Amino acid sequence: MAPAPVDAVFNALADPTRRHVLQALASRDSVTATGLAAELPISRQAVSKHLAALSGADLVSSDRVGRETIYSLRPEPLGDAAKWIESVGAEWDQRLGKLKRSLER
Amino acid sequence: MAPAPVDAVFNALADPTRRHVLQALASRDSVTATGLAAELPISRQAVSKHLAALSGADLVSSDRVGRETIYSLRPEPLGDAAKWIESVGAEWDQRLGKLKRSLER
DNA sequence: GATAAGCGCAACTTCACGGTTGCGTGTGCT
DNA sequence: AGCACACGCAACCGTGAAGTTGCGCTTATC
Repeated sequence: MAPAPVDAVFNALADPTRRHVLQALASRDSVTATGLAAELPISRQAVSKHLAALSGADLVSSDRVGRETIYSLRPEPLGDAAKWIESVGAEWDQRLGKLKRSLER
Repeated sequence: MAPAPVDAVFNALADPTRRHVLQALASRDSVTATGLAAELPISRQAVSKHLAALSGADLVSSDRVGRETIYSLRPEPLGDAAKWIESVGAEWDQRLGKLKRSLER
């Protein structure tokens, strides 16, 4: 499997429903499409698509058990996204530091 | 101005071009629409729209100086996004810890 | 074996988004 | 005054994403 490009991760995080799914998954450790659809205002198919998107970003792993498919969280790619954000902030802070130092002189 | 809902931030981060703009901005401290358009394969108007989106997420601040508009980075909302990500990871780790402890017993 | 649950696939609709083009306006330079 | 630059606004287009519905398959339950 491709190493979950940061692009797919941010794309997955862009959708409110998908974020909701991730939060649910963080506190529930496993979930099914129909289970989620029950607590969401959308159809099972829609949920399924979202789960597919999350799976594409490697944020979720699917496991078929009998007639149901169990999804569970896979938090590692979140680290990549966080790292990207941090890198932008870090570079900015560094530049800020330089400016400050030059002003103090 | 509304306190930059996390939704707008993630939405802004979802676009590769917008991420590029943010990175450029992190290392350059100010930029104009036409300036950016020169180094991107898209028109000035497109860049302008992206900057508007970033501005809507409170990720950049615009300042009109003479006949040009200067945009600069505003990293604070990035913190909110990072915090969201971290919260999901944290809850997950906590649950993992519980599971581990119960297994050790 | 029949029925129901849970899922995947595919077609279709809708709509927001990224992009372009054209035009008008303010600002600066000569 | 005249020209060129940088911008904003608005209209328009094409595509992809989110959602629905319908159908068929497998897996359980009775």
